[in-house]
Amino acid sequence: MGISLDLYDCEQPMKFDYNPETIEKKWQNFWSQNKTFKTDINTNKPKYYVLDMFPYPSGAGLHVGHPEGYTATDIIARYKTMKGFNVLHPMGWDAFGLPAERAAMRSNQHPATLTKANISNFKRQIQQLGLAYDWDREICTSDPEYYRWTQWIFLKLYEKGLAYLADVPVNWCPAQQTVLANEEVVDGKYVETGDPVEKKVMRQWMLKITEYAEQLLEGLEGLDWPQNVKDMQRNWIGQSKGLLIDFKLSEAAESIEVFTTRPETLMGATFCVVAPGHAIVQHVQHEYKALVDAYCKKVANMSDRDREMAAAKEKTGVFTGLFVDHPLIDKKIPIWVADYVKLGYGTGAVMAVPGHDERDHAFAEKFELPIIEVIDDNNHLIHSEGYDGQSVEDAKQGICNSLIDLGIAKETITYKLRDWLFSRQRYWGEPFPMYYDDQGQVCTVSQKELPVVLPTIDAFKPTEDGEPPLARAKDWLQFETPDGTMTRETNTMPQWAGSCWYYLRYMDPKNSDAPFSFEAQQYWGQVDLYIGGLEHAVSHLLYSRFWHHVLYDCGLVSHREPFKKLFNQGMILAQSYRDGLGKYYHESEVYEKKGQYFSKDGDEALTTMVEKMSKSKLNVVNPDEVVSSYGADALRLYEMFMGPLDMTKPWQMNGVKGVYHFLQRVWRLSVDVESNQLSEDIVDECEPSNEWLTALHQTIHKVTEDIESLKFNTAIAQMMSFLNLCKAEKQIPKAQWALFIKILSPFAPHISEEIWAIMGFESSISRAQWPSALEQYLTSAKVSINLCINGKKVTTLMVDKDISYEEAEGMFKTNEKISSKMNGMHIKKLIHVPNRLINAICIK
RNA sequence: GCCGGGGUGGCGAAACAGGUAGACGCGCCAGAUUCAAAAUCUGGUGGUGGUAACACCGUGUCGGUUCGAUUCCGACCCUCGGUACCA
Repeated sequence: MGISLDLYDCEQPMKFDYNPETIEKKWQNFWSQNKTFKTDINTNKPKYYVLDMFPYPSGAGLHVGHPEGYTATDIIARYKTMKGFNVLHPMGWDAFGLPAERAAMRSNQHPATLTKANISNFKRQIQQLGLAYDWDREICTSDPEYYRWTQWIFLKLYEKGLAYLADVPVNWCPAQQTVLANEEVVDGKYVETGDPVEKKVMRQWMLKITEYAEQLLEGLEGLDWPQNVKDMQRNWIGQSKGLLIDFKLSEAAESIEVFTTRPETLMGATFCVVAPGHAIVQHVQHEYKALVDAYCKKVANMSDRDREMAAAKEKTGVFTGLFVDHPLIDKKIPIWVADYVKLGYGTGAVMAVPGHDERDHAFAEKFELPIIEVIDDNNHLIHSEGYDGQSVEDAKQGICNSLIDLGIAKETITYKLRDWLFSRQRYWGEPFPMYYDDQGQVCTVSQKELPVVLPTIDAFKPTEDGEPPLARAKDWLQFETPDGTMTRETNTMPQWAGSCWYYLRYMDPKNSDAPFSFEAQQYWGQVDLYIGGLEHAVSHLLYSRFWHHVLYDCGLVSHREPFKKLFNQGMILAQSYRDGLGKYYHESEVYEKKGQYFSKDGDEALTTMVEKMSKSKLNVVNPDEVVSSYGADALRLYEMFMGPLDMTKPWQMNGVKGVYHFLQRVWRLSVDVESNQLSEDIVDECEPSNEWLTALHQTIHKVTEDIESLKFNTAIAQMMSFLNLCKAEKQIPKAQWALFIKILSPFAPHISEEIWAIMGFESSISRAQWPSALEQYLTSAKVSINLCINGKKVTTLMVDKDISYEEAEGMFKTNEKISSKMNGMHIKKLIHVPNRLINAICIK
């Protein structure tokens, strides 16, 4: 044994060469044993709260897209710590959700068991990336100690009248035996499985998010969020200001109320359209009744999506036989019922102005209804008796006023936003803290009795009579009180519930008296930086803002908005390979020949695409394989080096080599690979070249700036350039080299810790102070300027900074290269852009 | 359709406030080292022409503003993401 070991050593002369596997394990253990990243309230330091959108721990594990955002926040967390901030940087699990429940149904294991296994895999994968999380603050939404407070907040919502029961048509998926959210249904199918979805009226818990529409809209103003996300939320809330106008039925006392944003087009209204199901439909008589009823019935059976798709292609509708009187002129207007008008928006009725509304226009053309233009090209009214010639603005005012004076109209604001359907007929979610008495009246579980723990049941599927799975828990379902037999709510909350407030729990995760203490909340305040994917631009970010606003109104939090700055990381794409039949091949099943890819099994030519990573496309890149070949530091570095954080970028395994190489060279420059001691070239005393010192300080400066603006790719490029420059130095002063290792450390913490230790520093580099660049090296005395003739660069010159126009002119005229290009031309005009260029306009 | 990104070498990408492209990395080529290969190191590398100095062309397309445009303006094409009759 001894002999072979010696032999081994002989064959591996560089036995202390860069070895990420050993040093990364070493430092991960060190951090966890020393609780290096543990945070507590410390009023002596400014706080900084940097948050990742916590993951849903799926069975598939992490892919290479997850660490992108995690690395970015980690760099910020480590950087801010070194800058003297008290940093909160937590991680947890959004653990309730349908996939675990479906897996449970298939394998007949408890979802909690599966979730636990998934979490431990996720945690292992995340921990091997060396992220500076305070794991003592780890939370899990499916933990009763967590969802106890989710239930508690729900009770707050209920107390404030923001939660109510309603019979609403919902997306019922027979195959899954469950109700789906709108965002889960595409083309009448469940997005996850493709199972068909139909409409079914059910009793559901709803949250009155519409009551906060105005506030949620206003709150966006002051947020440092990407413009597009704000726009998307504004669109979703969909505020529109307009007029409600009564149109009286010609032959009955009733009237219909329509909503319009363009009252100035009133004279162009040639018909009205009501949504199927509108109350006025009851007044339809005689020969029209059967047709209208049949139409309404047909539409009611369609899913929202199908209905929209169909209506977008071709307008459908039927005449009701009813007429209304035009409110201002002597004219009868027919009422039609059509599915392009929706019951849930406005009043479910519109005055159709085919001259100025595309949808109305298409409808009018199809059914040969009159089309009147009432506004000309100059934005003045025509064909509008009494208002002809007025500007749109004036006419709008005038028409509004006269309708309001007549008492048949009022100004109003409507929202596209609808109340939030908040219950699911599923097992794996938070039980509602609600029950019903024997009269069917709703009762709340008292706060002391929380949590209502999810009961254990025999199968995770609905009961035979279509009740939610929780109805299977017979012993749990009912309980006796002096007032009689009580029956618990069997719906559970949607997955969004837990993620609505998790960022608050991180502030005080162990609190057993409250979701979080007021003090903790007051100290940590808003999330200073929140990084996650764009897919949550509306849903999660709007729902959690809503809850936060409510908590604010309850006096539980001191800021109205939870997330001060938001940043969306771009998606990471990967190359996929497909044959003529559309069958996908894994990278390991293909080979490359002259830039063309072929399948190994049949030598078939394959087409390649760069697309979203997905299991079905066999192009998912697992971070584990990257870590095992190149180490976590290289993975982190590559994730950040690929390109700008917010862009979608293709994954290229070869690219990892480049950053690995960089780390290796940093290592070899720092460490004597024979002895594992500090390299002999890193010395206490020496005089580095001025170029080197300048580059060092410029690097410190650039890296600092780039971290602040989340431009990690160029920060890394700068460090690489600096390293390239180090080759020219025979010796490097230790004190200065330490500065470089410090600025590298947020990006590549393991190697930096190891080199730091080898340099003889005793405490973790994460506790070191961030260096600042010396001003004297940031400004140089010489600059290079271009000399141009007629806008074309002729030569580049190094000159003193800030030379005068006269000096520049002289320099230009005496320059040999310039003279040789003049060919008898003379200078008409000379442009001198200080420190940039001198350009002469020359003519013959 | 609408809204928002994005089109720059063989590839991922740089370029401050308009200042005269392609930083950094991958790949490729050549050399060193090696019995050889891998690894490593050194140099080169936008295209076309030329031994070369050099010349011309080059940031999706067409046009405009400017001494000067990847950057500003207008029209269009392609691509990715979001969204969907919102009255």
